[in-house]
Amino acid sequence: MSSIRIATWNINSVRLRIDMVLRFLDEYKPDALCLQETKSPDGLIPTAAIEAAEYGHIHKAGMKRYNGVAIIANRPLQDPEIINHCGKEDCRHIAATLADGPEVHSIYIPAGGDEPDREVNEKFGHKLDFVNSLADWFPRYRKSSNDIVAVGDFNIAPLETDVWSHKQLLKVVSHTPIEVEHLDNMQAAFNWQDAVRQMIPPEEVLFSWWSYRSRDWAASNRGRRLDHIWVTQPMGDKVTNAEVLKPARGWEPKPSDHCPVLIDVES
DNA sequence: ATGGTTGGTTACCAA
Repeated sequence: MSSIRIATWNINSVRLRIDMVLRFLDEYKPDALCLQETKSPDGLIPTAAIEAAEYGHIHKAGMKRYNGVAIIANRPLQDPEIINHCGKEDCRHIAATLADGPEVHSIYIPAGGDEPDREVNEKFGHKLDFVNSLADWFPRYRKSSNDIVAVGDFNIAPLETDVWSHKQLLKVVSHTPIEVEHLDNMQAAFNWQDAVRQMIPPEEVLFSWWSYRSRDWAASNRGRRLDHIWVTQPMGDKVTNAEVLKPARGWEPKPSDHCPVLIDVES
């Protein structure tokens, strides 16, 4: 039985952390790695090093300073697309089909600023609108009976066990009821299965991100699960493994504040 | 209540 491995990682600058990308590819050998926050114009992404690591197939949408998504694969990526939402070309959503495999989407949902009120914080409104746009996009342009994987930094931790304190984060952007409601609606609109929570029970506390703003991220352990892997239903039953690679949060010399998340799927 | 750190870029903005 052969298997496909798909990973996602908010890398927080692909140029600064290209060595960590190569380390991840070497140690975990995903068939496709989806990156977010590459923070690099397309021409400046160090593709030569990635290609030398035998990941010769790269689809990317990058811009100066902000955002940026990529898909790195060890086999051809067919029908590459860049998808825009909310009338912006801000490099948050790309897709391509892995040869003899599923269609893969790398998504970076806006963080949403500090104030969870769209009347006073337009970034929060943009976040909610972006999730709504994704909820509309998939049923409009795709069939949920096809093999499709949507991964990325969704910037929302939906479950009580996805945050270090449900009570203390109810009014903190990423875990407010309105955001969770929007994400739940997007999930239901295409019958997405949360592949990670399917393998790691919802009762279990699980984080994929720890802020830089703490003296000792591991000791304080105030994390959130912001990074997700969703699959369509025919695929859901074939997921055999899901992992959040917490050790990468401590990778020297300068870790990303997110760790990689991966799944294995029978193919 | 507040401040804490990081990356890209180069005066702060976004996270």
